[in-house]
Amino acid sequence: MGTFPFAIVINPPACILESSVPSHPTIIDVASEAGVSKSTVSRVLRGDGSSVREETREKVWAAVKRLGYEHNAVASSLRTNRTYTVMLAIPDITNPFWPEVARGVQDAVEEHGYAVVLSNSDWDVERERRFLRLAGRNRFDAIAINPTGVTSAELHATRIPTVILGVREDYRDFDMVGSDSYGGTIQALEHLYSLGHRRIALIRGRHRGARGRARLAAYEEFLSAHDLPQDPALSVERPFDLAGGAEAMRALLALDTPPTAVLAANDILAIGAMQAAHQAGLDIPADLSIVGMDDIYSASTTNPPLTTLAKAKYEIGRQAARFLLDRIEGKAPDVPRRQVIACQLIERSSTAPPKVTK
Amino acid sequence: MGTFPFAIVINPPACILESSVPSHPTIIDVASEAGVSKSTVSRVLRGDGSSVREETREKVWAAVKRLGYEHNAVASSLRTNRTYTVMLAIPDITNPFWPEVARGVQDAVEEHGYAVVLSNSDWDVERERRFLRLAGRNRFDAIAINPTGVTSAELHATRIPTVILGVREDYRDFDMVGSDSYGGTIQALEHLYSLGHRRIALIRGRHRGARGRARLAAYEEFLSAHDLPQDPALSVERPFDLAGGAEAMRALLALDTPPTAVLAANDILAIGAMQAAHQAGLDIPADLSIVGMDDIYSASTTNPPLTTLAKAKYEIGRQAARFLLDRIEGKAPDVPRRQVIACQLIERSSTAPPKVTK
DNA sequence: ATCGCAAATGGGAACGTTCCCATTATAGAA
DNA sequence: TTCTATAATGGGAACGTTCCCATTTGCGAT
Repeated sequence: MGTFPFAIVINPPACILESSVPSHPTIIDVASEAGVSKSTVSRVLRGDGSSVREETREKVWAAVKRLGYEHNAVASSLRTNRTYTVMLAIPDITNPFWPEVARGVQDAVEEHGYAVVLSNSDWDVERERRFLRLAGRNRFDAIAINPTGVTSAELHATRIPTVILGVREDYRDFDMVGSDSYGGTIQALEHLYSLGHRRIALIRGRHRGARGRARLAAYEEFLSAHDLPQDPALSVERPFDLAGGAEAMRALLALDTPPTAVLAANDILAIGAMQAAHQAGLDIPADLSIVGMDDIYSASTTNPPLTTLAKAKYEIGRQAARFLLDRIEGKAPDVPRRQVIACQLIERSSTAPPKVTK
Repeated sequence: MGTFPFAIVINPPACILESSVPSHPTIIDVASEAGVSKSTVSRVLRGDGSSVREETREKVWAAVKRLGYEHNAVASSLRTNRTYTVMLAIPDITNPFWPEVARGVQDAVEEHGYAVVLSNSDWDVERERRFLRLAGRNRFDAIAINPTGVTSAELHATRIPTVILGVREDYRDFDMVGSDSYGGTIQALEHLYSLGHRRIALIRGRHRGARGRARLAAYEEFLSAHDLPQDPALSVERPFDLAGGAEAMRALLALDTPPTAVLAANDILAIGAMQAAHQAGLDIPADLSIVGMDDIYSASTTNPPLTTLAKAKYEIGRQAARFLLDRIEGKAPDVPRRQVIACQLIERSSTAPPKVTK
């Protein structure tokens, strides 16, 4: 991104940026202003149920207003050991999947007065580790993470309540919330089957982790449930990007009898596949049906719009936050919880019955 | 998003989540472990240039390792009045424009040991105000914001160094970094002109702020520079979403002499317009050229891929962070700075010479 | 040996809260 | 009126650093 020319324009308006300042008044200033003790001010400010006369309460608030007092969360944290801050660590903020999750986390957590620190590792494990250390140093109250390299042990070592985003067998003793890739895959395949497709390909993304495996398992399960032949050529694996999807599609089209429908492990692959199919002169969905997964924004803007398996991204974020919050408050059971959220098939226009060419 | 059915699966693995804990050792524990004073430990830990014997230094580090000491940033902040935290406040994290900016901010800021707190207001002013208060309470060191409703005065009131994301005349006494919408618009229009288009429409997004205005101004400037007629029907304004773009397009196509080319104020509008044009049976780019703005991910996945005016999103984030960092360190001039980054035209396949129908 | 000076280290106060416990005001019962 | 129980308030310690200043140590010059 360094290719952009810069144009610097310094404009000199007649104004000064910083006025010299009476720095933050403290609770003690408020106390003497209101003619009470700092303890009382603290009580009023925290607004806990402790008894303080209505009259005093008003005096304190008046003093707060008059002085423009602003609570110091740092000092408070030092004493209480609570920062009301949650770390959200994800591998790639640029992937449209995550911002939606982030929004869910933030919305939920905010209702309880927490803030979210966003950490984007860009798939760099070392960076992910740094984030963990950051969370420790800053005494964050909780961590929500989609781990890319950091181990279960490292997460434990932070001693911070943690929830895993995504269903991952290798982090089994943490709370976990993800979507039901297995069930979703079956659902998508059944959709294609019910349209009449019998020769259905699977394009998987290349990555470790259970996700791809869940899909493959579901695929095989589906085939055998319907007494369909297990043709290994119909299951291809490529890197998780547009080019990977396109390449996979070309490989499938080169087959003696190409599939009439394709399920891709995510929308990016699906869109790549669609592009390749178009280039090969195919009409979608007449000649070929394509189903994606995730329902990222782009899925609705392709031509034709992509039929896809939507994941409850926002809901995943919210639920993860809920898990964290009650762990923080000690309201969680001692045993890890796991929530698997069902996917939802969004039928758009990239699927149709196969052409009867016989 | 509440429409998803839930499937709760509690799995009870034989393991305990929390072990009862020797809570965090402090600098004092380290001191006595190493047989030195806490002052010395602090000196070593901070690693400033102050003189401490190499041997002592090693003793301290050894003790740190042995005890598993972890620096307490909260206590440190209380004393130093620095939190090494920056707030990034944006209106809509779901808009693919912002994550890229966020990545830029984070990358730059992280190099200096800062963390970023992400605040997504969802266009809610009240929420935006809450974020400002949060920044104050938590003594964040800086704020990067694309303001949606919060006034310049309110920003000043935080007393926190602030940079405005985007070029906005109504916040002139802050540092500011954005892209050159005016120049970019001209650039895009010239592109269409040079292809041979003479009847070019502008689809603007409905929103206050200078952005739309810069584009309109550029549009009018362009028309008069080329002695093209100012046809008010060719400049339409709609909400900033797919539907808005589609509606705008339909309005344009309903004209007696529709435009041969369209420039949309952002990619979302452009894609909406493209969908409407397709529905009307037009072939893009043969019958109609379309140019978008921003270069969001979807722009590359449409069919045909969208020609668009790329903004240096990542670079905007980085530069904003740089502005902030040197304000924090007091290295910035007393006068607000402003950086306007040029746009770059990405020619894909949604533009072509107009059909010669005469 | 002694002195002087810089380098190395130590001790305490401060940052602004919250928490605990002690003290004082208030009101109801005797 | 006195006593008692409770409500309301106050005072100090603690949280874990950093910063300032004082003290000690080391070492070369005398």
